[in-house]
Amino acid sequence: MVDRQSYLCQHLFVPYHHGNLREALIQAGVELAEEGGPEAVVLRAVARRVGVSHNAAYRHFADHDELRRAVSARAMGEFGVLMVARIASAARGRSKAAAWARLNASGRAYVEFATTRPGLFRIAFQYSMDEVDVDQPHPYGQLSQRLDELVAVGEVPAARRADAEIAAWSAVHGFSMLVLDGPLRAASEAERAAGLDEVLRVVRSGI
Amino acid sequence: MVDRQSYLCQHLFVPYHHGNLREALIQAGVELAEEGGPEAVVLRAVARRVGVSHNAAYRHFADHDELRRAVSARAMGEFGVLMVARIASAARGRSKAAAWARLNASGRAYVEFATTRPGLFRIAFQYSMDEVDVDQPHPYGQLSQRLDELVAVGEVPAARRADAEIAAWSAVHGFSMLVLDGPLRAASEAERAAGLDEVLRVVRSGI
DNA sequence: TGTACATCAGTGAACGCGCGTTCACTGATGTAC
DNA sequence: TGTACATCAGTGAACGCGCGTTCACTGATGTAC
Repeated sequence: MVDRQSYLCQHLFVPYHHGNLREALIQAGVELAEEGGPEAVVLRAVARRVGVSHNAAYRHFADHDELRRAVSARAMGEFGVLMVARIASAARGRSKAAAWARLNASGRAYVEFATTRPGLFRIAFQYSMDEVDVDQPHPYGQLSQRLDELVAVGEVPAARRADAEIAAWSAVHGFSMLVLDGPLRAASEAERAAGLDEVLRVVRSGI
Repeated sequence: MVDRQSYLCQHLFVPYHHGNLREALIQAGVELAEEGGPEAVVLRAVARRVGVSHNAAYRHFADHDELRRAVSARAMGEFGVLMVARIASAARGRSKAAAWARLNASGRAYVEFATTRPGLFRIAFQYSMDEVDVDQPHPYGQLSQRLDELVAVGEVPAARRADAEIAAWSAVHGFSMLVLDGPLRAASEAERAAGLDEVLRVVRSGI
């Protein structure tokens, strides 16, 4: 269940009083962020989309900023959900190969989320990690677990773990940004794929 | 010479007619971006800072967007200038060690610019690479030349050059973003330095 | 089960703000004679 | 060298806009009796 009776439940009229307006507003904010980036998450626009007067939002959020933070947290949550799904379907088991496959999958999922849902990716990072959806997997946590596995399996020296995490993350985050805003924006799908392969190869050989 | 007689040349009154207002506006835009990020580069605020009526800007820029693009190009130019300076003072000569030292220096300069002048870093990337200050060194170009050197010196296989460039850039760009917006925001100077060392080490060993 | 009432989620009008942009203007500059 | 004038860089007032926020309100909900 997502909203004010599923946010006018795709045109079912719900006249009054909490079909869970808070959820509906967050969901609408997520959609606006996807369509127009973080700046599009405007209090009045969010209320408009749900079909509610803009003051209604003040029953559920102290102000505009609180609403944006809630949307940011939700975006981070969806990011985490995608990563978990991709990792789960990549490999099972405790073999070295499986651990590497899962690290690779998490890197690819990272780039996938950034490039297919750039508005959410941006707003998720706008409030850094301040706001987090409790009980939802966090992308950072997922990456961190992959490195724990690699240490457990003897593929990464424990002493190097912390820095390896930073290096791995830098690489996939940077690659994502280069595709979104940088010189890879104009690159073909094939070029991007090759670039990502190389980035992952460098990370693997380096850590 | 930077502006409308050096933008009211630090309080010297220049009453009328071009002390190079265009330059003054760009310079003021750069300062605003440094202080408040890309969103702070507001047409009226820029004119206000120069001490000129806001309509005056329309003599030099078609609209707000053109002004912002000019500021973005200037920011990219200053980014390039810093990189050139750091590379030049890192190492000379055609040895393998010197080529690596220059690549390292360009990576460090990249992170230095991003973290010490985040507002400029952000606005530079906001307009991607569309706008470029002609005759000013471009950060991408600098990195590219470092890889050319490494190929020339036999340290990087020519076939791997293009992808190596992407990997190197992803790493330093991502690390910068992690420091600005990510989990390294709260890290100490020492932790950041260690992280950057590791990132550069991974890049070097990977390419 | 039926009524009285407190609660509180939503409404609609209004506010003040800063923005980008347009308009008719003014007056300094620099050229032609 | 001195004057007449076209140019055009800058002014100041005004516009319409969407924004965040506040206000007094309304009316559905759910509880107490």
